[in-house]
Amino acid sequence: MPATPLFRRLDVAPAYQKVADAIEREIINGRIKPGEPIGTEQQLVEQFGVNRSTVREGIRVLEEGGLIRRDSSRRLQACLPRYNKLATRLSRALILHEVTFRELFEASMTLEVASVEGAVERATAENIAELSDNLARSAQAVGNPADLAELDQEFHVLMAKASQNRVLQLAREPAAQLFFPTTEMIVAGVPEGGARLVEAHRHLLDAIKRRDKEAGVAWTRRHLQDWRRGFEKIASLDRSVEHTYMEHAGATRQ
Amino acid sequence: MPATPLFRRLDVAPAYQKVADAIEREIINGRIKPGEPIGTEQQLVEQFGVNRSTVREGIRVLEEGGLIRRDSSRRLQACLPRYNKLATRLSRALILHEVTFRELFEASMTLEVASVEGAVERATAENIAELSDNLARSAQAVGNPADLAELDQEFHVLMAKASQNRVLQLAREPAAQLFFPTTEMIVAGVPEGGARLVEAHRHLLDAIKRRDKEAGVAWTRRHLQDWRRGFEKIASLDRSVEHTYMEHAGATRQ
DNA sequence: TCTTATCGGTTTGTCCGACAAAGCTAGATT
DNA sequence: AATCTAGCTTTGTCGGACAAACCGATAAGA
Repeated sequence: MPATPLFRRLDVAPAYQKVADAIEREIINGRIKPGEPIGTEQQLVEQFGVNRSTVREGIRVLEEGGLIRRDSSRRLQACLPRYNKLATRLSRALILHEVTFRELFEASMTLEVASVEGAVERATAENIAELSDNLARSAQAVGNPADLAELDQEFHVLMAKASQNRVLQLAREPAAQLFFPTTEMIVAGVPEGGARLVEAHRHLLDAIKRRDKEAGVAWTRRHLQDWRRGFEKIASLDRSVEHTYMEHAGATRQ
Repeated sequence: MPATPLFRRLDVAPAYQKVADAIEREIINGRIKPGEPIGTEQQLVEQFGVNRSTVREGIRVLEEGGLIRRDSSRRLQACLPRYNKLATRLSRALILHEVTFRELFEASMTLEVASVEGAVERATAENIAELSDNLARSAQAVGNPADLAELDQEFHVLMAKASQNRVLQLAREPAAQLFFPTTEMIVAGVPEGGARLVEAHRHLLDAIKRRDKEAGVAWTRRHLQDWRRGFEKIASLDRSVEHTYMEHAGATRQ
């Protein structure tokens, strides 16, 4: 082999991938801003000089990656990847990797505590208003496990948002999505479960309002321990998420 | 509106999406296991009764989602989504959302501390061997910022792996990927930076070996604070990751 | 005048057929 | 038996085609 190679590596990616990469590059480095149109398929065909089928395959890749979407009239435009769309993929990956609820619980304990700490420090009046609104609706829904589970999910999303830390928001989302269906099972199966949940949220919101970090952390811990106790009444922490959901069918809507 | 609607919602997803959904369903619920072949495009054409172009668009969606891949001979097979492929997408999303290094730092502090706690509790002999190996190589690379940054990244991945918590492993990855390029900048710019980094890793590994959680947590904090001090010498914590990388070009290889 | 209906022109989603390149298979050759 | 070769398969790409949905603007009606 010569010291200085005569040739550089050839770039031999399939054309559809190059199309996707080219568009991605423009979005990532900001030359195309979120919301701006990408152009029609025909225009892309002309610009890249490839067939429309090829362009379309490239578009599918970007669309799935969340970098572009089609607006109401199906025209292509750049967009900010939505956290919970990406998180859905991750949640799926976690299921396929057969993670256990114990892993989920441990990680969530860390993430939710961090989230509440941030919220206590930095929640805005608007954040607090959103949380209050959620709490009011939750109080109404105590008797309805499905609704309450959804409101619980929303409460924790709002708390992460109140932390003003988007990295944290994103990091907690996959685990939270896997938690969600179990909350319904637990609230439905454990008497007083709903009331305890709302009670915990009330104290959490209160701690955020009073900027009382210690109380916030304590109630988060209690809230999650509650979940854990409830969960252990109906399933094992050490079984995989996948198997548990399989057995409690019907919890897998989308 | 009648009490019981006469008609059910129409299912009006495009065909390529239905193809992707159908295959995804089979993989998620385990009827197709990771590694198993999906079949050729022609077979899918026959099974779904749609055109090959349509099948191919569906395949692109799944491929980008990490649920299927093409093996050495380009045949389709189901696969376990790789964490760091998914994390790459999340990192990209974080960049587009213009997160700041402050957010990154705060979230990483939480995640790395949790990771080391898990490692102290549950690291296996093999985990420790991997970490030792990494440490030895790092000691060799003290003078080489690029290599050392890569080894640092690997060290933290190995520590997360040693925590035996896959949810945590996945949750920390996106933030870690954004950290990585800065480590090189810091080690290159701060004298003694490399030595301090290796020193911190040595103490971390030691704490894991001795199952000394307190020391592990303390050294993780110190390690990250070191990063932060180094970082603040060359850039501002409150600027977005995107802008910082733009200015320090060349750190964006892939 | 304001609303509604209509009618081309675009654009997307899908289909058909085709072909070169690369991989695989199995029979032919040494 | 190991190797080579020719044929078959599969993927990546291309060109063209068409129905349905959508857009914009104009014409008709209240």
